[in-house]
Amino acid sequence: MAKTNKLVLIDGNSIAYRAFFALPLLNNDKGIYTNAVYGFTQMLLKILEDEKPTHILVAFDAGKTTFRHKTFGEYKGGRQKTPPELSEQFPFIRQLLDAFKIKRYELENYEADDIIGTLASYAADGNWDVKVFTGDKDLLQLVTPDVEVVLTRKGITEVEAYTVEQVNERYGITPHQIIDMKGLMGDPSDNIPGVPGVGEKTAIKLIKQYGTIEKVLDSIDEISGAKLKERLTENKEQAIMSKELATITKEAPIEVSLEETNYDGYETSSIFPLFKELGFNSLLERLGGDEEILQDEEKEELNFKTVTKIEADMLTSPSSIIVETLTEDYHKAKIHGFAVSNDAGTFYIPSSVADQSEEFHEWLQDQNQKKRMFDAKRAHVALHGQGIVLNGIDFDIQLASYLLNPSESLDEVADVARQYGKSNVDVNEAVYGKGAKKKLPEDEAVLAEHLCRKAHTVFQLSDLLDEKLKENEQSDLFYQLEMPLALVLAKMEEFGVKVKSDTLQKMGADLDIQLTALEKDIHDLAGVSFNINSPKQLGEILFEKLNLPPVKKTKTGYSTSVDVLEKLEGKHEIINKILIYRQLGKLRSTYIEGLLKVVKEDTGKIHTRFNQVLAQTGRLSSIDPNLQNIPIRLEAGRKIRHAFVASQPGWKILAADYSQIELRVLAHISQDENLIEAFKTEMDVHTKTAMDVFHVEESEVTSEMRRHAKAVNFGIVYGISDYGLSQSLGITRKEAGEFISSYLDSFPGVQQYMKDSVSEAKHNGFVSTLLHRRRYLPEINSRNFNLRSFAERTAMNTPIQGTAADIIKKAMVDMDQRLTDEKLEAKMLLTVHDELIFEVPENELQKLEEIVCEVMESAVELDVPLKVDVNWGDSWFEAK
DNA sequence: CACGGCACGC
DNA sequence: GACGTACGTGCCGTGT
Repeated sequence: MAKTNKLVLIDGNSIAYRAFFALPLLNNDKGIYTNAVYGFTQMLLKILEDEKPTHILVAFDAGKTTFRHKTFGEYKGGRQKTPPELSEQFPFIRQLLDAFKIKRYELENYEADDIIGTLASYAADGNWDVKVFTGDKDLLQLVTPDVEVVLTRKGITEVEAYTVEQVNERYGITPHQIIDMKGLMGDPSDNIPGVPGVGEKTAIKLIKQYGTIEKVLDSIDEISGAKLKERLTENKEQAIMSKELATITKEAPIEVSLEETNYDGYETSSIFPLFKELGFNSLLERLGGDEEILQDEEKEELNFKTVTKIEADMLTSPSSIIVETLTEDYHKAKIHGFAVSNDAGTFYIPSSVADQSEEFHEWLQDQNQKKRMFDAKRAHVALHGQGIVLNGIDFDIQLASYLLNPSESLDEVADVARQYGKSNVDVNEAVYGKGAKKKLPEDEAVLAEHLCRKAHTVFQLSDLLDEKLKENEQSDLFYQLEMPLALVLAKMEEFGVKVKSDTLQKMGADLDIQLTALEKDIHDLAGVSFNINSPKQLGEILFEKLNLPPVKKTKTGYSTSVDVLEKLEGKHEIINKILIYRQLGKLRSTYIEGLLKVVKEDTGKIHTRFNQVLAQTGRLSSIDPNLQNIPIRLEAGRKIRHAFVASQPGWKILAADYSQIELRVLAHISQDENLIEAFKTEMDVHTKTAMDVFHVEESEVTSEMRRHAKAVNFGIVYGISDYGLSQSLGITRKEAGEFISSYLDSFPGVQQYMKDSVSEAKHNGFVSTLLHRRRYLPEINSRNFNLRSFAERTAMNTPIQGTAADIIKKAMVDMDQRLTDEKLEAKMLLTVHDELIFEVPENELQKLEEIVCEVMESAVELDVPLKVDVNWGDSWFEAK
């Protein structure tokens, strides 16, 4: 029988606490902390959406003392004071609930638990479904067939619902026995004493056996263990009292009836103003806040002119220039219009006008006409597609903004504008729509204004951001490195890389055959046909049909990842075949089919896009296709590289990669003598690490020791945790932790660097690289262990990875210059983090090899040498 | 169309 | 003592 009423009871204090600690200390534009309110709101919206309650109430604790203090004066004693950053948010949470028209209630002398317990008991007449939301496990005692308790798990909106069965499954006892368990084990957070020496395990064992505390105490004689017996005897009364303290009352004298919790939903009109005040723009949008509300401030009037004929005085220097493209992939993007802004005014130049104007094209190509832009690389490539070379790029506010703070989103002009307090430009989505419905506005005047607003904003922000770069001592990084690099990347993207489609197709056909055979074998072994690519179906086959032991679970079911399957190898023939199927399937879908899809038909080339403003460490990323994850580790995958060749007959592919660049950087910035020595004497760094970590001579280093040492080095470079290291080596977390401390003992300079880097982050709020790249780490002071630890590892790792990124970027800019200076025909094609790939005519091979080594090795001067390995051949495969 | 699971590189 | 643990991109399957 479906029940008529659905009652949701929320433990307000608990959820607020939870939200506060789960989120970084956000504040709105007026400096009011809002993270708890924000998290609370998210939770509330989710509950309303998921549960659709007919009745709802949020209970709060009232005052400092409760009836429990009469029983035990020190109840909740020693508890840390609520941080003021949280306290000040409670009034907003109350306002929020009022805006949502949700009943809230608190009662002198009682805790939120008691209000919830009492109301839940009111609703026990069989007509009610009750759900209690809290972060406090104590409330599990309220679970009955009618009452579910939903505990927050991690983050804000991830929760776990407990029914009677689930309580039993988790603790092995019934919900009302929770209080007996608590009575025995106590609760340090509430200062409930319990019985000293009895923890969760013992408590559960005893309660399972005897049922209640009282029965346990009656049967002390038969309990085994002299010490336990003694403790129980001595603390009888304390145990009974603890149980009393832990018991939630169902008879609090509340003055609220079930009827009063009736809920008819909310009206956005009362919620939007509050969201606006708090700065909850994403939530506003989620609730369908319309544009007027989203853009609360009237955009200031902008004077601009739509140009029908280009006049000389419109194109002065400096100017900002918008080259508008709508398609994400700018290689094939159409240009829908231009806008220019400068001291003379702001002008919309329709494509039709621009196309006809020789003068405009000349201006675009004029090196001396300084241009301020947003994402100049996109414009450069798009114009290149029209046969126009864009010159004179002077300032890119997207790049500048990335250097000032790489963690901000920077997809469009409006993002940067918002960050620097300008709200005079619309987001693209508001003008063009999104997804399948994305299109130019019907009215060209709308487009004109949008582009002009962008142009105007870019022009204004350039000066401001230039100033900020100076303050941060990032002007060199910007003007000498990232700006020129953008142009180098544009040229690489435009030039593209030749890929032999027929080679890929042949490999694809081979894979098809192997995959078909594997699929048949797997289905035969399973005894049933199913989709091997579906983790869900595969999980059911392996762990239910074939009864293999499930090693790990994911949120949605059994995990079937490689490490799980590897543990099952040998238990069933099917496993190995699945592993091979996965490996080959990945090759086929991502690398064969994926690459074939993006080969340009007429030229046989692929044109990736490098994202220069995304990675938090300063690295580049690559999309469409991603050329930075082409297989190399396993032979079958490495063969893909056969398809990457030079674009002209007789030319070669040359690859130059930095050897151990991150560890060399670490040696330099940490000034660890041991590590510096290792590189100065050209030792194998992993072997050296193994010698020091395991305290053995070079000749005694086994391959296993070297493998472990290599993983530790890997961990240092990538900032992984003891957990991460344990996963990659298949050892326990404790062992991994020991490796790490042993490593740090052997390299005291590194240890000191790690400490310094964290305190630098705490002190400045950011860490930086050799060339002054920054990464802010606001969570370094978080009280949330997780967030803080992550920030600490990031503080140690980012200067290493980021400096390595600085170096290779510098090498690219220098290399581009050298190729021009030396009048070489060779082309730089790609970069893969620590590697540069070129195509080169045979007669330039020797010269290029020389130059590449020289340029890369001297990109910056470190206290250890930089070493570069160069290889070449007919394809990327041979250049190894 | 968004999300989760998985896998590739550095 | 929990928490959920390098950064990216892209594929597939699943559920809305």
